[in-house]
Formats: sequence, structure tokens, C-alpha cells
Amino acid sequence: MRQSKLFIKTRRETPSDAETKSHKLLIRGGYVKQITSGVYTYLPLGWKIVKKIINIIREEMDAIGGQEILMPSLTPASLWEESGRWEGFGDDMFRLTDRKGRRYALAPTHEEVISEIARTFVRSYKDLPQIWYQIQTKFRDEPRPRGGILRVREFIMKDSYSLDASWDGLDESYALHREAYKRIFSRCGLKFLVVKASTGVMGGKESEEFMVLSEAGEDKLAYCDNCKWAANVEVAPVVDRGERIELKYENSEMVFTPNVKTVEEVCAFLGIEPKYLVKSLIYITDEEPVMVLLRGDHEVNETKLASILKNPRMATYDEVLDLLGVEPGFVGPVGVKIRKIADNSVKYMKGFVTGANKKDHHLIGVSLDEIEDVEFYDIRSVSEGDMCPNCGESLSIRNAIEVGHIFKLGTRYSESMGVYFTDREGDQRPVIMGSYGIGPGRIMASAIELYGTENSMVWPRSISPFDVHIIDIAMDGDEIYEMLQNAGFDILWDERQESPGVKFNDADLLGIPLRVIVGKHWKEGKVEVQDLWKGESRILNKGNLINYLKENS
RNA sequence: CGGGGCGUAGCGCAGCUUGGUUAGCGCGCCUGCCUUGGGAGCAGGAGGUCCCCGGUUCAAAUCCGGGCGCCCCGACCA
Repeated sequence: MRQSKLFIKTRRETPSDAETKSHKLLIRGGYVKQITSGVYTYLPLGWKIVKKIINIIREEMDAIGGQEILMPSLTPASLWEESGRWEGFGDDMFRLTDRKGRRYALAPTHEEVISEIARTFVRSYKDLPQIWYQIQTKFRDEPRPRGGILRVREFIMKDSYSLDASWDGLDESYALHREAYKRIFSRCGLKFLVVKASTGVMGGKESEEFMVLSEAGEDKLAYCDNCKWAANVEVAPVVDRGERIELKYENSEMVFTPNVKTVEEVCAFLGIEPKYLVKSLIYITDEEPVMVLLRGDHEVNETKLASILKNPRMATYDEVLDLLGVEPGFVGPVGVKIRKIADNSVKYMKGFVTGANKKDHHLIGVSLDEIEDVEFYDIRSVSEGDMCPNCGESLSIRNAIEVGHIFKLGTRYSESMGVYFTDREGDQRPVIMGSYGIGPGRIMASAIELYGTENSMVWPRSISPFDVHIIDIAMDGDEIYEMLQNAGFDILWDERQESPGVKFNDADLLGIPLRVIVGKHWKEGKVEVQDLWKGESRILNKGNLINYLKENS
């Protein structure tokens, strides 16, 4: 392709609202254009990359027996009401009404539609297993889109769904996907990790995420530099080290702490560190209100809480006042009758400070035996320096981009939506399902986060928009262009009337990893070839060019 | 949803505090000349609902009120 004909507009200046590396490069290189918050157009260059990524995904999905389908984005409310996710998705779902007043959702994911298809066509164990997939646009009304293309409200996703007759079958389908995903991300040139994750609104038994470590990532991973063990902090278990935390008080007593509410304020007021505090959080559940006790320097993990309590949510200010007669900030466990669950770390605390359940007062020197009926669980998030559950070394917390997520759904949708098959014995049994997602746009952004800067990029060969970039400084590259095209390369030929500086800077933005420069050596019939991945550059006779490129691509 | 910032030419910004010619600058764009190994030079030119609505005023990009949009941090979420 002649670059003068290619519709890309690179920019000299980075737009002021771009923050992450990938966002800046994507805009500066003319790969994408934002239309509104969290909604982007892929311009020719960006789209070419996404198409390459999608092709890799397709090949690997087909290789595990996946069959491609295309489901609609416009989906009736009734389907979502059956599964309970019309409410479950809440404000994250784009909803609309047609002229007759019927309600629809723009699908944020497709378990419900798959279930609808499966329940009409899957009748017998002989129809199973199945893997169906699609590459299609998803809509999620994110409260806050960010990072350019990293978190958006409309995005392409490859989603696949496995249907099995047995749990063993699900394990196999899941394993097939797990391996296919590893091949996909490797082929796209990413460095990634597979980590245990939370199932969230998808529901189901267990899930794993495919993560690319990056500062720009929004997920947090507990990561062990020593043994490489990693898990999403939402589910990473805390190893109970039995760390004793003790303040020397003879007896507990009440102290006057006027208007001192937060952990920081209490610490500053009393001149102690947060770890000597027990903070008390009130949660409302489907069954009862619960007091959650944590060390002052720890953070509650709501994913873990949700595995112990039914639908926990933090109580509002008024609810706390109502329940305990004291405002949040002075709440404490002593003498309180409601159910109390504490993090394991609280077991080893003595002489601690906590709220007195009286306005402007705290208790100091409290010990556990003053608190009735406490249950202990792992309910806090791991933090920097906690112990690796695998090797015992210290963990660090790293940001990561979620590029894929695989779920063992089980019967969550087949039971609620009536997806049953007849087994060998003639009995009706629910189909066992799995669901598996990949974000091609995030793969593209991740590659930039890994290999780019705000003015330059080197694309992995497999997803590069072109194979070779001819930078024609001599303005005489026709022969080379034709030669390489005839040899089967996908070429971008910069034959524009521009100064060398412009051409090289644009080339840096485009990131095509092989460059042929027709320039000052051309009068001797030589060109310069640069391999950006190897960091190599050499001057070759034009006759040797094709061989060199074939050997190096 | 809480906190912060921004909205003036395609892009990046100044002007606004203290209202007053024809609203500026850089980049980009168009024409011509020139230049060709790292965003060149000279000359000429086009391009604006100053986010929107209302108010104050002889006069509003500028002051006041309301709204909308976008970005960042947090909450939330795959």
C-alpha cells in the first residue's frame, strides 16, 4: 500500500486528555478516534491490527472444535429476567424501549442468549459437548471508562460458551480453552499470567484470568517474585502468620476522642500506629446485620465476605445510627449483640483500640475476651509484604490488564433458564456450562503498554499492521516496492513528498517491525534494513533483500 | 455516586482576574518556490455558533445562574 493513499493522520502533539501510554500512542499514531466517553472508532491501522488479533483467535478457537456463530446485541428483557440479571447487572446494562414499549438490553455478555439457543436445539446427550463462539460487540455502561481503549463502554469481545453433559466434560472444555488462550496470547506476542479470579456477576464455580502486568492495568494482582505465583487480590488468600500485635495497657478504659473518627484521626490523636486499632464495619446482608472486625491497617475484601455472608453491602450512615445508636467512627465490638465476624489477624491482638459505641469516645486496652461470640475468617485483602501461599516469600501487589477470563459456570444458567438434555438413562439433566472471554482491543492496548512509548511502537510480527515498511527517502522506491509485493509481503511504502524527519517519526509511530530504507545507499543499489525487534540494521544489495526478509520474518 | 480539572479554528494552547476595535499564537491544512537520513525554510491563504440556554450591561469569550460534555482520582465493575 502506498502511504500517500493510506488514511492515517499522525499527530505531533499528544492530546491533553490521554493519560496512559497506549492511549497516547493510539491517538498519535492515528489508530483510533474517540466518539464519546468510552466509545471509539478503529481507523484503518488500528482495525488492521484488531483483525489480525481476531484471526489468531479464530484459528485457535476452531482448533479446539469451536463453531462460530453471531448472536444479536439487541436482546429482550425477558431473557435477562429469567436469569435474574435484569436486576443483577443494574446500571451497567444499557437498556432501551422500542416503539411498542417493549424493553431491551444491549447485551453486555451472552449467556442468556446462548441458553435460549441451547434450550431449543440441545435435546440429547448426543448433542453434547458443544463449543460455540462469536466475535461481537458488547455494551456495558461502565461508571467510568478510562485509559483510552482499556476500559470502554462498547467493545469487541470474543466470547465462547461450552455445553457439556457432565462436570468432567466441563473440566475438559475448560482445559481446552485454557490451553487455546495461552496459545492465543503467546501468538499475539504478549507476556501474560494466568491467575485465580473472582466470578463476579457471571456467577459460577471458579474462574481464571489472563493478565498482562502493566502500570496502566486496573486489576490488582498479588504476585510472588520468587515462585511467580499470582492471584487477583479479590481472591488471593491471606496466610495467617499469627502476628502478635500488643499494646501495654493494664485494663481497658474509655477515652474522650472528640470528633476523632477515622483510623488516621484516631492514630494521630492517640499517637499510635493503625495496626493497634480494630476497626468495626457494619454490613447489611439478606439475613442480618453483621459487624466486621479488621485490624486498622487492613482492608476488607468484599469478595471474601460474599462467600461467608449473603449479599453483604456496607451499611449507610443512617443504618448504623439506627442499629447501634452511634454514628460510624465510634462503633466498636464491645457489648454489641449483633453477629460479629473478624479477620484472622484480630485473633492475635491485645490491648487494642476500638470504638466505644458512644459519641466522641474510644476504648483503649481492649482484649478479645471482652467481646462475645466472634467468628474468625480470612476476610481481608492481601497487601504488599504478605506471605506467598505457595512458597512463603513476600508478595508484591502489581497492576495488570485483564485480557481474558474463563469461567466454569456450571448450572447457573441452565437451571434458571431451563437448558436440559436427556441423558442415556432417559433422565432430564441440566447442561453444564462454561463461558470464556477475550478482549481483542485490550490485547492491542496491552501490546503497546508492553512494547511502546508515547512516540514509538514495535508491534509483534503476528499483529503488525504491515509486514515491512519501506521508507523511501530517495523517492525512487518503485522497484523495491514491486519486488517485495511480488514476494508476498504486505508492504507499506512511504512515497509521500515529506522530509526524512517526518517519515521516520511517522514510522516510529506506526511500529512496523521491519523497515527497508531506500536512501543514501540507493545509488549503489543498496538499501538499509532495520529489524526493530533485534535492534539490528544492515546495508544490503537489493538482490539479497528478499532472502534476508524471508529468513528474518 | 463523591472529589478535582477542563470546554476558544482539525490538534495543542493564550486571552477571562480588571467587560470595550476585526479573538490571538504554535502545529496542521491549501497555493507557489525551495529542501530530502530524524517532525526543514521563505512567501501568500483558508479556517471560529469562544460548549449550550438564560440573566446582568450601552457592550459578554470575559461577570452571574442553570444545563451539557470530556478527562483524572476514588467508589463500582469483566
